[in-house]
Amino acid sequence: MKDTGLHGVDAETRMVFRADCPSRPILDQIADKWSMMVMALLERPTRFNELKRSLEGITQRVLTQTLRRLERNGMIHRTVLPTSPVGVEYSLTPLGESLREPFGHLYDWTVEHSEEIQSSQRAYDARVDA
Amino acid sequence: MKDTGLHGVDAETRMVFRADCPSRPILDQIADKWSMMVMALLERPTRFNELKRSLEGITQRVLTQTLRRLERNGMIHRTVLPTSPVGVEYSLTPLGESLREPFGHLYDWTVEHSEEIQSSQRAYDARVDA
DNA sequence: CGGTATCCTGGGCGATACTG
DNA sequence: CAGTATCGCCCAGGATACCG
Repeated sequence: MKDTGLHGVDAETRMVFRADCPSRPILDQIADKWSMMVMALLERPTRFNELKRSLEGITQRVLTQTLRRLERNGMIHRTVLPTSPVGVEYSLTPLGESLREPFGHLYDWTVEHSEEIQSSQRAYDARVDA
Repeated sequence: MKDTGLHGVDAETRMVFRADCPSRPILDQIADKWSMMVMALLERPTRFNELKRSLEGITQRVLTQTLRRLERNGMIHRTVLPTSPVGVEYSLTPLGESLREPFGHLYDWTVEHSEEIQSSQRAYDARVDA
């Protein structure tokens, strides 16, 4: 079923991203930048406000939503610390840990190719503006 | 700078996703489900309407936007075929080709773990509804 | 065939205030 | 500290029509 590492193509019919493809709903849930960044930061257990400080530009509301979704999908675990005032610590589950590898490859790719992409954007914009 | 395959953490200060982190704008551009699916389908050069048929649920408008963005970022190339009526073929650039590998790992991961995720969702929902 | 152009609506998100 | 609650805006995206 794999051939080049992506979805397969069988002999006659192309494998397509039909509504019932199992990857569809999952990509819906995890393929967004904040989720990826949160997962990246959770190398170690981390408190809510530390995450917020690390994710410049995110609002409390969106961070909460992102964390809840990741928790629902089994990627992270939420631990309430018996401190006063209450503290909450987020950590990766084994499932979430296993996702860090593919995410890591993608992150590394973005860093490696950021110059090339920016230069492509400039070239495209120059073409369009003209 | 790499340690576990994601962004590094140095001795004292945590590396964070500040606004000037080069990965931020790139994740904004490519970390969305339609972009990932289009890249997956472009194993071979493909016509606009064939892409549209393969991406059940996408609208023409959104597919066009997705393709333009990928083109601007240097991932795909747009070729107008000298046919009548006009045909347009989309194909991967070398840069886009290089992105298929990390995307492929992620796609494979979603397929491998779809059951586990769904079961986690059910457990979470049961917990919340109660 | 492969797109624009235009209109319109829902809900995603920011801002703010409040709480255990 | 780590959230919920509420309001209001804006614009991403659907629907439809038209075009080279």
